[in-house]
Amino acid sequence: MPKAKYDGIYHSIKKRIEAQDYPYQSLLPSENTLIEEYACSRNTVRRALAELVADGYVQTMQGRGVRVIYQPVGKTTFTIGGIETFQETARRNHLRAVTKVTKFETVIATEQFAAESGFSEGDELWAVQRVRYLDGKALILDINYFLKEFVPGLTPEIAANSIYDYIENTLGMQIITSKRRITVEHATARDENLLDMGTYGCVVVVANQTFNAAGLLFEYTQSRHQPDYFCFQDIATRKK
Amino acid sequence: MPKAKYDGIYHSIKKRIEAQDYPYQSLLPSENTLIEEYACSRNTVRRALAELVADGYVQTMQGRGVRVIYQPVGKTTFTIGGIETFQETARRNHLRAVTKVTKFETVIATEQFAAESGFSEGDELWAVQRVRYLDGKALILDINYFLKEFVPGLTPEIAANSIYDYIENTLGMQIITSKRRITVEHATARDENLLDMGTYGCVVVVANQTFNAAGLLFEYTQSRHQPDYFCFQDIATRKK
DNA sequence: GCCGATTTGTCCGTATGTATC
DNA sequence: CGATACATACGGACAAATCGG
Repeated sequence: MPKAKYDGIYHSIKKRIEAQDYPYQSLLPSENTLIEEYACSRNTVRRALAELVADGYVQTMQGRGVRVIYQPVGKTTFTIGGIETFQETARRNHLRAVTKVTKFETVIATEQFAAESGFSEGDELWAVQRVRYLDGKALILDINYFLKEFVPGLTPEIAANSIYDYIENTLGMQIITSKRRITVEHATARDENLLDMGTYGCVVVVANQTFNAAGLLFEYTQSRHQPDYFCFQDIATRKK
Repeated sequence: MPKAKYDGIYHSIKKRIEAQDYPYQSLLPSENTLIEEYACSRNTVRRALAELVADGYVQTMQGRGVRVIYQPVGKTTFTIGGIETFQETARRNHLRAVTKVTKFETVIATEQFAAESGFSEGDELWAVQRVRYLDGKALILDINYFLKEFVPGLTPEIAANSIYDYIENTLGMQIITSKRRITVEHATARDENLLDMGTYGCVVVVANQTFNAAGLLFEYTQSRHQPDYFCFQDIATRKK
């Protein structure tokens, strides 16, 4: 993994913020100080700082400095969302993750589905349906559609592990951008059948379009979440 | 409004993408071409492109070019919960927006509330409860807490219009960063009383911490949405 | 209120590396 | 292999905001 200089600086500062070495509400050392500390140019420091701003870790103030606005998250916080894979989420929360493949077939995109998903009519797709278990509870129903042309050789066995692992490591394709839409729907009979619905009659639906490194749409996914364990976090920064 | 050069270039390219002058899946002119076109330096073009990447409009590919991945949204799309304010959403969808203030008081942050909201124990806060109506339906229950010290002179009358208008235009305070968390909860008796709950027994809760230009937390808000009209959109880009 | 020092914001030019075709 | 295109990094210049004296 070749690491860019700015990326190292970014991670270094990030760590120090998380360790509360630079505590909440304090000011970071000035850019000039950081330049000396990391022996680099101003642009390089500024690039690292820009990433921290995007992460919601700090906020820059012209003429004043850079303020830390990161607060450590409570340990009860459970995040599903981000481009994180299901596996990564499970590991981070120290939970046992199991995936069961409940459907695996090939379909052709209809006009209607093309409009919903962003694929073109007639595209050949893998349709994979999987149930995700965390600590024995069926919490997420994933319905993935992959462009067959881009994901050759997919099997139910691969789907039972990590499709993303296969795509990134075996096929060597890189995932770059992902557009998401979050809504709430009534639970369908299928949801009730496959998920441990608990006391809710609805599911949180995260619809996802994924683009590969060539900028081509190759995946459309609906993740239907049991509401109890759904939490999505986000940072918004205002543009001037 | 003083406009930076990169910002002008950003908007110019964005417009051309939205007009499908640069259509979906096409490549933008190369950086060198854009440098000539806009008579600027490489850094300036790249800064504009970086913003378009962050917006999910384009995706850069080393050695190949910059691909447009923006697709025009269907006009049926209805978003509450994005960056837009309630008023803006209403206007865009040609709906009548009404706000009713149901509570307006001063409270002191308890230890427990401080932990939840990020304020400090003992902080003096305005507590404002408002119901948002769209086309006559009560869809959102907003519960705002403002640091009194930072938002002096707040009145129920101002709350009935736009508090943000007051903060930004009258007080001249700028809002910079906002941290959001989206979860789903069972509807409480209060929700049932104040909102037109429709067929759902739950609400989508958007919890929000807002920081001003000095990097200080001055607002904590819970927006409780009736699920029918809730939609949240988002772009995620993966880091290398 | 002014001035100077400090700090971040914008912009430029250049050089080199790396991926694609 | 060379040409093209984006990625990283450096150094310098000036603008704009803030703060203290």
